[in-house]
Amino acid sequence: MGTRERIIDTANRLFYEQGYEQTSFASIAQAVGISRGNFYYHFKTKDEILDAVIEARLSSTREMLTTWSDESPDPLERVRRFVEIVITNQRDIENYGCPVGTLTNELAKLDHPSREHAVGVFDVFRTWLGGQFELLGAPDEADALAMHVLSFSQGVAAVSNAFHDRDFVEREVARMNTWLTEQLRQSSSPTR
Amino acid sequence: MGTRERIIDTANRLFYEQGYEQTSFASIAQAVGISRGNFYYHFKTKDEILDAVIEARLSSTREMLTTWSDESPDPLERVRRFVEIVITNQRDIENYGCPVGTLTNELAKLDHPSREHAVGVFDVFRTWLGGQFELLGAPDEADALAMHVLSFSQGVAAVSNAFHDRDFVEREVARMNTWLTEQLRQSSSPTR
DNA sequence: GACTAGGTAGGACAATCGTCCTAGGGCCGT
DNA sequence: ACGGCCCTAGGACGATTGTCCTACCTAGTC
Repeated sequence: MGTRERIIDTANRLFYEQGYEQTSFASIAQAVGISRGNFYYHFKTKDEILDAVIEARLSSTREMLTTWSDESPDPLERVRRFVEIVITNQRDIENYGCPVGTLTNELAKLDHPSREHAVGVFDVFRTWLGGQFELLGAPDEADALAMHVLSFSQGVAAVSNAFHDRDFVEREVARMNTWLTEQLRQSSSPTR
Repeated sequence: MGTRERIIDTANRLFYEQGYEQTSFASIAQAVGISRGNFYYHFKTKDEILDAVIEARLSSTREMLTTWSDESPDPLERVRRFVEIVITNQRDIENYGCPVGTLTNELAKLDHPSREHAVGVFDVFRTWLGGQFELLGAPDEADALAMHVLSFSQGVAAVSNAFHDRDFVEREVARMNTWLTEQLRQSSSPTR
């Protein structure tokens, strides 16, 4: 793996664990094991690294969702897999929160020009989730359902980060899974 | 209002709008209209201001909830009032997110000793919401319901901050309000 | 063996950070 | 009029920030 990729990879992790503003050039360079001068050869400004990290998150997210689509034939199973992210990544979320939500919010507070770029990761999830709900026979409310699931994951991540309560996370996931079942029962077979 | 109170008030606002780490001594002093030296007379370290701000948030939150309890005789109405915070404070949330959740998460990323202190604000809401659900005849699941409502508000705040979508917020509030109604119908009158 | 180009190292730069110190201003009781 | 005390102003401090510059090293080509 080339130096540039190693920088992006390390910055990605540090931005998540410490926040963007709190992570300095020096700390990234030290973590990668290169000098600050070499660093400057690859990225001129901190914003350049940020955009590269966001781009990396965008493509890795798209790749993950494509894998999910390949592995699970049932759209409902795919959505459940998204819902259960808060369990899969429980340890990281307890320590650092949701990578997407926390970065987006930090950039909003900084009034940073790359905020919308970061929101793009949310958009990838939103579009993908909406696609699943369309496949499940709810074309009219697909986007609204996608937003609701997105909101669920953000809420659970924030509360999990605050309280470190694993029972809470599992309760909420179970609640969301039963909600999904009955929601789609209503949508796909309109009884009225 | 004395200088100390004005400092806390300004720091409270700036911590919310810009984040704790990003807000400097100098910027607070400038916003208050005093010199940095005078600042140091009132607060020795930045952590001292943070703790004072958290303490102010704790007491103002408690005061708000007490007012709600006084104004609304029906516990369900009180909970709805909490749910609708995401509409009441819509503009701020779109720009800066939830004050409680974003500060807690930032302190978590900084591994800051005052993180648990900040979580205390969550605890105030949690306990109050739990109390309302107990009054509504759901003693066993009161805390779980409180956590669920807390999670709702965090999720809506995060997504609202990312997308600035007011229709989404109103949809989610409506959804939560109907959920509250049917949830309590089940709890208070067990049909089985 | 000379030359070029991509990559690396280390330090300089001004600005800003949190922290701390000292001098002075304004009001008090006497 | 005077001494004492709460409050304020302004600057000094070492460290760190993002940014930038220059010298060097190594590999490959003629």
